Amino acid sequence: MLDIKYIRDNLDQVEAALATRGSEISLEGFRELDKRRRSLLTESENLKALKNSVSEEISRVKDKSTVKDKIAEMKDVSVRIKTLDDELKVVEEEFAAILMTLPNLPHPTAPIGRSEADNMVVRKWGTLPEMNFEPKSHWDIGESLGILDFERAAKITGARFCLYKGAGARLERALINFMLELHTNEHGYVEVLPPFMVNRASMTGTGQLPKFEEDLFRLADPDFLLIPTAEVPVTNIHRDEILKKSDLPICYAAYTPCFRREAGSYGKDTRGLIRQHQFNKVELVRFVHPEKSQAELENLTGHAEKVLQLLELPYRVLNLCTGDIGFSSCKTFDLEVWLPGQGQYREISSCSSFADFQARRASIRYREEEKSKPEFVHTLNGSGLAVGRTVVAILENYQQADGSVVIPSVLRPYMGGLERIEKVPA
RNA sequence: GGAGGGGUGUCCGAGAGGUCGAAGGUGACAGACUCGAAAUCUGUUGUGGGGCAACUCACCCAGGGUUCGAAUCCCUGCCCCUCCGCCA
Repeated sequence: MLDIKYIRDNLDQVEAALATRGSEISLEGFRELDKRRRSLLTESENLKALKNSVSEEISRVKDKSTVKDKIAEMKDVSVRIKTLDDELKVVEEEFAAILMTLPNLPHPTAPIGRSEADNMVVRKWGTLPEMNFEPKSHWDIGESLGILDFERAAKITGARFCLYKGAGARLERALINFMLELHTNEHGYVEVLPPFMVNRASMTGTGQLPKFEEDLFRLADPDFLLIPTAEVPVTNIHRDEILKKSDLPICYAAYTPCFRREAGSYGKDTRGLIRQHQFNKVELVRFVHPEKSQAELENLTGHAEKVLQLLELPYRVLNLCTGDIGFSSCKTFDLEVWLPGQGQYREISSCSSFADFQARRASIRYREEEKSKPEFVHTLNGSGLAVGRTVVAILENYQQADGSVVIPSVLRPYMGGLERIEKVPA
């Protein structure tokens, strides 16, 4: 959520900044409702002040029969207040509806552009593997090794699910453990294991609601939603809290499965693990002092990169352009890993700074001084990494001519020393 | 799922239709005393909205209702605790 006062005072600049995201957003409705809201508020509050003072007078009188006319008058005032408040409620709901659907303002260092074609390559790491054979896709590798079974997953549930088996299941688990150990031991994160379903307030706090409900899986009875990313439960850990300045930065690493409807992506990445309704992810979340958020974004991105470096997977870092950054984000670095089977780089991590956008929605604050007014923290998060896509990258980059896949050396301790996945005779 | 008991300020805890934004204690901060500290004493100490300001409005889990007036009464929901059942 954006700062109401800031929008009010900088209407044109805000409109211009939002326009760089690609869709024209008029703030005329905002301006109108804001005016209306404030005038109703003043009117109602003046009547309330009157009611309060007269009611106090009444309370001091012993013989109520002498103030009959005042009581009657206040009864009338109460009715008028109620009418005004009802009207105000409608206006505020409309106002909030606008406010909650305005995306964050892009950071000045986010390149201006319309689509992913305008994203800026910041750096590249690693060398692309040289193969003297035609690299296979991970689904072919996984199926022929008997470690990924998409057909049976479709039987069990439906499209965009996968059944991992044997060394495949173990590889997934090894990666989760490896990533969590790295971030907790080397990068200073506290491990958390949050609920995988959340309420609407949490989804609203991080920005998934009200705008993106169609991307979420919803439970029928309690009105809970399956998390599309650990960002939601983990950022909401501190919703409606005032944090101690000395506790910042607060850093959490969380493994969770993620559930996404993938509405609107029909026909995209229909094969393989790239786009699934359920996938595992290790997520990094940081609550930081507002002045530090830019530097913290570099830190966070570095932590995600470290995973790829240790796995020796070649990747590049993109500074996403204004047209491509997410709704709540003001700046995002995407990590894209090289996939020989596809002959292209694909997103494996997205590291974002939200500035105070989520903190304002979720009311997450700190005090600069012991006695000073609470101020909003800045929140950041990034995948460290998407586990399923990491499996994809390992299968495709470490594939051998004979169809086997070598396990990256840092993972072997997590795989019981296994060095290579080979076909198990059926 | 059944039966009870609760949700008040940093925390504990009073309150029970009017003078309550809320007693008392505790914690924190400032000052006095002290060479310094402890103890003691004094003062300050919630959040959000509107207003240039004086000031004002709202908030005692949340949302409705009754009333001139509600933390206090009524309804609904959420959460916590105890017992029974069920269950990993």
